[in-house]
Amino acid sequence: MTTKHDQISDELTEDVLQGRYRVGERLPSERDLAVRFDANRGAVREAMKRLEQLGIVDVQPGGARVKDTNQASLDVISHLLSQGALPDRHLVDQILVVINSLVSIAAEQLLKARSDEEIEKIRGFVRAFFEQELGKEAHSLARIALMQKMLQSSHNLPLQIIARTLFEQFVPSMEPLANFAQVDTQRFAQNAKTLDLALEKRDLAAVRAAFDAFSELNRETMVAAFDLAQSTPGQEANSL
Amino acid sequence: MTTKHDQISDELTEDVLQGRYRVGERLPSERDLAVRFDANRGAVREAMKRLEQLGIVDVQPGGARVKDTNQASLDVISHLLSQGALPDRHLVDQILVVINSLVSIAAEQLLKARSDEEIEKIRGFVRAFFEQELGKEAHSLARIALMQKMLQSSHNLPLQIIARTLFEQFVPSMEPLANFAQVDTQRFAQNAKTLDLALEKRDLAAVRAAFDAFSELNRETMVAAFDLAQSTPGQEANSL
DNA sequence: CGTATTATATTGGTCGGACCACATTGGTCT
DNA sequence: AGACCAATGTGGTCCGACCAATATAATACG
Repeated sequence: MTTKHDQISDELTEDVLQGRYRVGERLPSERDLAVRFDANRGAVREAMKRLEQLGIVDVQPGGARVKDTNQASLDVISHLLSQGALPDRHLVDQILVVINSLVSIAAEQLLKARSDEEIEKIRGFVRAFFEQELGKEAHSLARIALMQKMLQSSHNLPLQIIARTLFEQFVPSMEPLANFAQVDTQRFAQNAKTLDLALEKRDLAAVRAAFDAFSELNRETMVAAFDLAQSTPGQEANSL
Repeated sequence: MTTKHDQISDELTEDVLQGRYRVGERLPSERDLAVRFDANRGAVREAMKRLEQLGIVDVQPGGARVKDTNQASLDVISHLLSQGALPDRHLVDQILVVINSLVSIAAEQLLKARSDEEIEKIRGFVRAFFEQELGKEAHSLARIALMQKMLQSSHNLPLQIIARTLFEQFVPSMEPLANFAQVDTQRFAQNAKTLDLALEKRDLAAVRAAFDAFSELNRETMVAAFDLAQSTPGQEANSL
């Protein structure tokens, strides 16, 4: 069972993110919230701590006030994604853009580090896309694995943290779309070959271009799955 | 005055980040910590909530255990930066790489959106670097302003959040270095011209290249200032 | 002797009530 | 109407207590 203050913070977070309080407006007092949630004030207090660290409220003596969404912490993403039956399409697209770019940066750092060993390791993951016939599920896992290994190899802590944070929030929200994904393994294989070659030559620009193409294909795939899911009668809107 | 649980969480955060507890090791119990900090358990509890959301400990019935740093939240950066007299050089460099890349992504998004109005707005900030003679301080502000406007224009929420989060943690840590910065306004002006031209032509590749050059110069400047500060006898090591 | 299996102590999660300092609010006085 | 001030509300902190889950020590078993 989830803890009580987690339930409270989740509910309050949704209230705020849904815009049920205007920006700058005061939330009910901790005592009132305690009554509403049938909880002790301490529990409410811990829940508020979470909202505060999510960057969506500012709590001070005198009251807790709602902040603007673009002042929030990265962790709000998951909450923004889980609003409604399906995640917001624009947000999904924006996240994909960012993730792809981050991995691209990682690739760049990888090349600049000039570690033959690690480059070869990455190439191993790239080759998986054209050396073997991958099933739908395996293909999906391979894509994620490549990204993660790439990020690891960047040896850039902030980059890793950002990417992991985005990933952890994004992947679960995409699971309901898994059934709708139609991966063009041929094109992926093609792109992978180009990428592999670029890696072999240590050609930064080529790697960048190849990886961008690879990422773009990945993004297209997900967006297509998303659109398909959206136009398909509900059957399984929520995933709980 | 800062609140008590903030003091506690700061101190505990430093303990953990400094590696005074091994990964997986249990922290002292909340009751013990309450004694150590001469505080009530509730206050300690709120402090622990912070550590938990920083992603550096995992608290469960039975005890709170230290997690690995690369599982942390983006917000640890500021704590990592404030360790020691001067921030870690590698970390600073990594952050600069990421920030520059993020702004570059923003620029890309800006061009793809094809909003003449906003592109012109950005060009205004770019032109500031070669249309006027900027003092040291004004130049610094102009650089920051350009980045922020660029990010705004991307209309990408996750991107904005990430960049702002990094910025807010990074900028304060760099203030002690302000005196050591030596900006080559000439080269900045040169790069700005190139960038402005690329923006005018809506040439994505050119914008990317120009902006990367601009960013690289920016990064060099800061790293140089950093190295200079490090080799200079202390005078003002800490900034409190 | 080493390994399951209990019992016990410890730990976090929650509760209720209480006090303080500060912010807000509303009323009073000018 | 504006400045001032008291009453009220709010978050920050404290105390002591209970429960359920976990960890640890003691025990029984093979």
